[in-house]
Amino acid sequence: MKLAEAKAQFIQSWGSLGAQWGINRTMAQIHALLMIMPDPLSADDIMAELNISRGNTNMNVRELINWGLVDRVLIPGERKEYFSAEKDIWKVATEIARERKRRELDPIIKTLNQLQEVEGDMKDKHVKAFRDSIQNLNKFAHQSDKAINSFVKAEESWFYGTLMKLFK
Amino acid sequence: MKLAEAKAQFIQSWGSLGAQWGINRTMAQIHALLMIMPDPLSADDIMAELNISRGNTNMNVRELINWGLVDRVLIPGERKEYFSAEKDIWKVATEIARERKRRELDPIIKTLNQLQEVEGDMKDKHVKAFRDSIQNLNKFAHQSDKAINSFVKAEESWFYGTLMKLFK
DNA sequence: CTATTCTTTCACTTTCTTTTGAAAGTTCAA
DNA sequence: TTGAACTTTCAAAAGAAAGTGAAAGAATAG
Repeated sequence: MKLAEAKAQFIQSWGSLGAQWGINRTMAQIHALLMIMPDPLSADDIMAELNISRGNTNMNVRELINWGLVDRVLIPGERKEYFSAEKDIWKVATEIARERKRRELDPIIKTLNQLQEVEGDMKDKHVKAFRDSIQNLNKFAHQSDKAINSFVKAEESWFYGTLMKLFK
Repeated sequence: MKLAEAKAQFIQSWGSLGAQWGINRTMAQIHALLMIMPDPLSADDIMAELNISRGNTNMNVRELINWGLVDRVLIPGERKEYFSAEKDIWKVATEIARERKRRELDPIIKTLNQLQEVEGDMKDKHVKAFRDSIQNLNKFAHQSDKAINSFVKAEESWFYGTLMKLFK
């Protein structure tokens, strides 16, 4: 397989993977592109490679920066901004975990806590079923929270970081 | 908070959580509804509770059954089909993990394996960057695969199952 | 200061997903 | 075999999400 072909296939696969994860396709594609390029790219490079508009490029690059997956790079003597992606996939995974936890798990925990305060007689089986479900979910959510925190911290701390390297 | 209100809020939260996960909102809502109901519901019950059409109900219930998250329940002497959801959230989590692995991770591993065979001179930095990225991703994908398998198996095997209960 | 180069915004368009509901299909008791 | 009760399908409509590109906004070199 030729490089150009392989690149195209990788970008398209990564794109559809992103789509299944509620991440928009273009955003995932830009990320894929930046991951496999040895040097940073400008907005124009990205537009040209992926055949997308300037506005779209800008929006999605900005979003990737918010996620902490892409960095702005300034090349001395150049007016343009360039962009590069984190290439260590473990870092990518922890960034994503951190971000999704913040956006999804934290709010659901908040909601579940509120919902535990539902009024009603525990002898009513509807009330009982509801409370039981919420309580289980809440317990599970807290476990997940802990698990994700350990995973995210593993990268950051020297000790776990070193330990992790054994697995990579 | 009254039960009806709490129920409505839970269903709507679970629905938007699902949406962020690339699962369609109605499907997540039906799942939420069935989780908190003490007894199985019929298609008509679901339609009435969520204000959705018959077709929509049918499609999404079927999909939930495919995922293994909902079961058809036959009530003796009744013509209608009833539906109930798995209420043990750990089982739900492992079912989802299993299903997503099958749909997402397995194909990406297949693709990555193919892409490793890209031709080209390793002295070309584009080729080198590409191969390095793919190799890292592949390593990561295999690690994830193992991790998910252990998680999924934990529920199934008696030994891990018992161990897991300590955490619940 | 101002011309140039680059970035951001946003109203509009296009594309993709979901939902609807009527019609067709199935099942089964009588 | 009939018809009542229930389920499934599917084409069309509605709705949501993503993408475009021109115009406005910044930043900087000269």
